Amino acid sequence: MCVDLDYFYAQCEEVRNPSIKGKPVVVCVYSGRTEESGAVSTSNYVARNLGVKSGMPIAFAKKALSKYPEAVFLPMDNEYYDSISNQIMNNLRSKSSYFEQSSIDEAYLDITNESSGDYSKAYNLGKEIKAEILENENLTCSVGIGPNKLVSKMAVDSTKPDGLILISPEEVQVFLESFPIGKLFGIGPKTEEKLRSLGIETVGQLASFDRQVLAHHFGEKLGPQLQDSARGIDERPVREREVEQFSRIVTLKQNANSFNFQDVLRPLAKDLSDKLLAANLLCESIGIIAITSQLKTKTRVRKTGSLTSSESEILDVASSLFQSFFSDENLELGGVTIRRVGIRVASFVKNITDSKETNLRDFL
DNA sequence: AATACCGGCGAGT
DNA sequence: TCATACTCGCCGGTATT
Repeated sequence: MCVDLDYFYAQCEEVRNPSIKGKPVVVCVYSGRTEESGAVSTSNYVARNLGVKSGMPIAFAKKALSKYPEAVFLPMDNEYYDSISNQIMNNLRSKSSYFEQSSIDEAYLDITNESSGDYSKAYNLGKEIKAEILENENLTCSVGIGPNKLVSKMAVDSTKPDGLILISPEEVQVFLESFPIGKLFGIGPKTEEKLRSLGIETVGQLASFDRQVLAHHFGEKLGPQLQDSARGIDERPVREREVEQFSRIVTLKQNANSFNFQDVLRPLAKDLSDKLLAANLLCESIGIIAITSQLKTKTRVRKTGSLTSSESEILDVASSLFQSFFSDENLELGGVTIRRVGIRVASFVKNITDSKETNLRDFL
């Protein structure tokens, strides 16, 4: 079962302030560059039907809604969305023995045991979950049920918003085959173009295409995996996975070919350090992210050799990486202008140094 | 020749 | 012109063993 909270951030805002229901609601990430610069995070269906889509520049959304003075533009309130998400996810987690939260507003439940493999029982459980989320949080969601994650995800996407749909194993082929190729989960604009150039336009055509040719064009892993998806085959287990990395990134006030490392990077390093401490983790890999004025992403990483969660160490490594990044880029003729910069930490190890290991040390 | 690491890219919310 | 902030996964190249 895939549970997907409908137009999540915008719906949270409707719950907080019901008077905006029925108006176009646009939740924005303001970059701080100018008054209005930034991107649309999400919007409610009223706004979507007027052409406002996730990822579009805020200025475009304003233009699209210029005839609707009642339109509401709101900044993201992550803490608020997190708290609602956590409430719901903790409840969902208790519903099945195997649970996986795949994003702030989406989760998979392997309810094979709970339903004894009976799809009609699964369907009823879906109904209950929808009713419960509505009751507890006053939020609508959509539920897709199928034999695996891929099918449940395709199912839920097809029924949004406020939907409930069941695709039984016998129905999978017919359900999937007529989708245009770009609608298959995992196929974005680039892959869609490549597939179309091979004459593949529907999921059904991908399902019966020459597997070797796909492997040749997309790689030995990705090619077969794309075809498996098209065939409704997906063996990925429903399991909560450990977070493997996290990052913080900001937009610079203006594009530049350098910036003040201390001022810009320290808050990022602090956030990452706080998060590592809160999760009781140490990282042994620190990296930087630079997004150029042409919106190309460039990265550098350093395996530090030591385990750390310290703000100053993260800051030092990141600064040093940016230093060499800019000198690298200068060698390659002219250098680059940078729009956004960030820091990433990865390669985590659980920190046993403070609580448990004190005992161990005492013991030794 | 296998494995590790790096940087880029693609996809998703 | 207008273009956020994340996370995860794969690919291909190069370095290491």
